[in-house]
Amino acid sequence: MAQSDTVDRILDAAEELFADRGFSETSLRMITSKAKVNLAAVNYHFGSKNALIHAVFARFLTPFSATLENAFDELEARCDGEPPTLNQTLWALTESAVRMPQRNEKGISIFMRLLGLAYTQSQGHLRKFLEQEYSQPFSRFMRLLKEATPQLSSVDRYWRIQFMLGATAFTMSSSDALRDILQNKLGVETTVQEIAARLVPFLAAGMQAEDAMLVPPSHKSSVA
Amino acid sequence: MAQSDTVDRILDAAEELFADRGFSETSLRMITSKAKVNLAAVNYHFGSKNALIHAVFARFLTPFSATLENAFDELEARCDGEPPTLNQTLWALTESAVRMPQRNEKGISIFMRLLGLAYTQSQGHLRKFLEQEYSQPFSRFMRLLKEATPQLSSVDRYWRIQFMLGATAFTMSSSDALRDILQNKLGVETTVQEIAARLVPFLAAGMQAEDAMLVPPSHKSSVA
DNA sequence: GTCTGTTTGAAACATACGTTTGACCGGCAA
DNA sequence: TTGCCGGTCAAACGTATGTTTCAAACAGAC
Repeated sequence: MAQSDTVDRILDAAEELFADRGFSETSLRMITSKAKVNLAAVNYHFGSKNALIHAVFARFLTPFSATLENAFDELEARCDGEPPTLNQTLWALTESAVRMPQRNEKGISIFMRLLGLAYTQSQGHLRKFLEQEYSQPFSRFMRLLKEATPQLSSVDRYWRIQFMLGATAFTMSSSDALRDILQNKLGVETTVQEIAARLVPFLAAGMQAEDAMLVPPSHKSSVA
Repeated sequence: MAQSDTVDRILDAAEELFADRGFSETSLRMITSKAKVNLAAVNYHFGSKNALIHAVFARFLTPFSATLENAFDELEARCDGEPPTLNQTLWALTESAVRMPQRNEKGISIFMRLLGLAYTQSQGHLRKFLEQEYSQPFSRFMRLLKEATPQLSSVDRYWRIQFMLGATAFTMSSSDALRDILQNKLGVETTVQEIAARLVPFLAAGMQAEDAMLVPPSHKSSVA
């Protein structure tokens, strides 16, 4: 199941519990009892609960950001000077995520949910930590998005990126539950890869939508 | 500023603090001291912290769902048998939200953030409460979406609705922070109405995107 | 084997939480 | 006045939290 090493057992338990219940709602005692280690081990090995949260993120995010940088390198090399298209950029990201070595079958969805929590559950220290540690691949992704959508104003692009992040984080964070519902209602099986394959066209279409109208349409109009 | 009635003062303070910090991170002592009422007043008037959370939602959601039902009635009457378009349906929703009478200038964004938190911060009791109390307008919205996108398969529509919910809940749940970032980086002021006006075309375009490709594009292809 | 630094263990610490209690106040009906 | 009753208040309750303590167990080097 897991390594018998205390540090990893704590990280495994914390990762799963945080994803299930959020950060504040998960106590160190839940974590240590699930990990079958002593309560004091968390503060001994990590220093504090906040530092444990950082470590949970770092364990996934550090190798992921390396993989992502490689994918971007390869993409830009293939494009040979031309800026990569929006589709190519989005696929580079999703493939990097999907192809990360998983600790277990829930690997991706757990981490997507954690990322979503990090964004919504506004833990100041976490936001600061992520910005400090992983600003480089994030900025690079932003630059690629900018070059792939030169027709958008900065403000439009900014908001549409937030919409993309939202759709992605939200969907992935609850993908287990959503897959179950679909299975029960329509009898359809779905993999994370298939969700991603449906998500990317949705995002690309949204990003490339006609100019946002800043006023609601008149009550009589009806755009197809 | 506010009514000097204890119940309303508690609701006002709780609403704002919940939106700023989340539910678990907001203590009754913070609420009562901000509201300048005695600590015991919350349990006296509402019974428990969870019941207070429900009351905060009910104060906004009950009139909103009435407004929304009216907007849907009016929309369907205008369409005279024809199913309303996707744009019309989405605008009926956002206009109902934007036009709700506001307690103060932060009214909408506070409540959008609360709705986002309700969805992401999976408090079991809250989910249950909202489903029990407000299932009718929700189901109606779903039916309108279905009739507005007959070209989609049930599975595609299901996932794309999740993507829309995600983009909306996520954006609105952090809209204050996002607005601040935009203000600092680009010096642009943004209202919730403007965010909604940018969000709706994004969602509509995503919903109406061409068929999802179920396989990533080959490494050489490059779709515009 | 003995020493040394690291890791675990059970217990306690101080603090914060949601909730409850019982005294107290003010208006109103009898 | 008297008695009541909805509301407020300070104080306490029991519990759970993150963190610290210090002794015991362990591992590796000499």
